[in-house]
Amino acid sequence: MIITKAGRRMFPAMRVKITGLDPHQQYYIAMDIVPVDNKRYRYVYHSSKWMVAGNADSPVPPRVYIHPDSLASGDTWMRQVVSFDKLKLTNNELDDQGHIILHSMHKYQPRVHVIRKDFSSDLSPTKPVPVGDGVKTFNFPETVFTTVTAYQNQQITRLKIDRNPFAKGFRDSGRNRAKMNHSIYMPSLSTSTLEGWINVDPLGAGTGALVFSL
Amino acid sequence: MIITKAGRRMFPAMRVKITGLDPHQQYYIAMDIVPVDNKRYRYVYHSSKWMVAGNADSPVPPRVYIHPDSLASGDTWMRQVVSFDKLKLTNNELDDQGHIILHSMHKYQPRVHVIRKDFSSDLSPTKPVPVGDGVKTFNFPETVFTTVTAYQNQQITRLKIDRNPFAKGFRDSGRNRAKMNHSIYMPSLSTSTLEGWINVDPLGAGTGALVFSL
DNA sequence: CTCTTTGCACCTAGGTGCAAACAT
DNA sequence: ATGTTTGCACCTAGGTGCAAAGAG
Repeated sequence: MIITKAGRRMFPAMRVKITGLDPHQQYYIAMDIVPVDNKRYRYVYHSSKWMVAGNADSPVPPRVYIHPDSLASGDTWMRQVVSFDKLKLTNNELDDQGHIILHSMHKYQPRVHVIRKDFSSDLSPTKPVPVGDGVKTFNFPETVFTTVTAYQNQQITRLKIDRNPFAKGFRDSGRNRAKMNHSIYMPSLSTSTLEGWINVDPLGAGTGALVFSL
Repeated sequence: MIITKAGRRMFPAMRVKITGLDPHQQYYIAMDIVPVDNKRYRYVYHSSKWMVAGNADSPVPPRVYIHPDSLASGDTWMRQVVSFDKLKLTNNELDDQGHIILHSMHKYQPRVHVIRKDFSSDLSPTKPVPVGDGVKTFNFPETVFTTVTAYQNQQITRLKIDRNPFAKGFRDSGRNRAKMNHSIYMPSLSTSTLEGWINVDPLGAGTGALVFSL
């Protein structure tokens, strides 16, 4: 995933469907992103693989993205697909925009938290999510990704350009029709992408589901 | 103020500064728009005046714009200028976008409501704002305006084009430099504008203030 | 050398008044 | 004759990857 100083969105965005909530209870939904391991990576082009390249950089201030629809009732959350498309990633450790701070060239796991209102006294964008009875945390291992400041392989670039509406100008039908003669389109590209991730629902064909009860 | 079927913003937007709240109490801030009288108007061009042209059209479904920052603490509300720039007006009585429904060629008064959370059980975008101890309502008579589907005089058009960033394309330095030779700029235009209104703060020079305690 | 930053062309998304067409 | 709707050129605002420059 691209990270910049100013902050860059994730693409595709994490989207979840939630069931099992108490319709009349109030909840926060939040997301944070934790390191997968204690390593730093580099991309080896000739083998098309991410290789360990030393230990992780020193930890960065923890940040939590509180979904902008918070606070809302279980009923409200369950009626919609909850999308985290406005969340932004930055590599600026001094960020004051409330973005999630990550190191480049590291592996990360996004997490979704469902937080019952009466347990949320400590909830803050700049503090770790509290743990306890009123908080449920969900990992989707298929959403692990590697951070970069520039794409390391053409398959990922291809995927982003083909799927992200904001990158339409780079599609083959666009301005680069002639210049793009060296890149090969790989329609079957799936979860085995070298750079990391596939979202819960990259193609809109289905969504991850959180099923639980508090 | 222009109203359309799809919904059109007010410009300038209503902006208020609020003081006197309990910092730790939770409040909704809301806006609605009520008829000034029971009349329908027409604009008489040769006398540059709005004239009564019969009785008002039959009432429309009441709508309330709940400020998107709701629910928030008194502390949060008092730290910012509360802007209603995302509110939209429509003349579509069957509107399902949650916009405020008004009749064209009528006079209206915007109202701002401060609603204590523990009194807000009945608060809804499609129901009248409740009245009682936990609700304070404020009128700014200088914000009365007349609704139209097309501007009736050039002074108002001028004001909108000069002040609204989205209308920059119609400014004299824009494409109409040559065509605009018949319109005269009136810099001293103020609350006596023929079409209605001047906002609390059309020029950014100061803001209306709500001072009270609940 | 590897990685990051910067300015930018190219998009999406949506807020303007205008002029012509439409409705009554 | 009067008021409304529609399509549109022209904006604001901001999300893309790219290529060149910068940093170590």
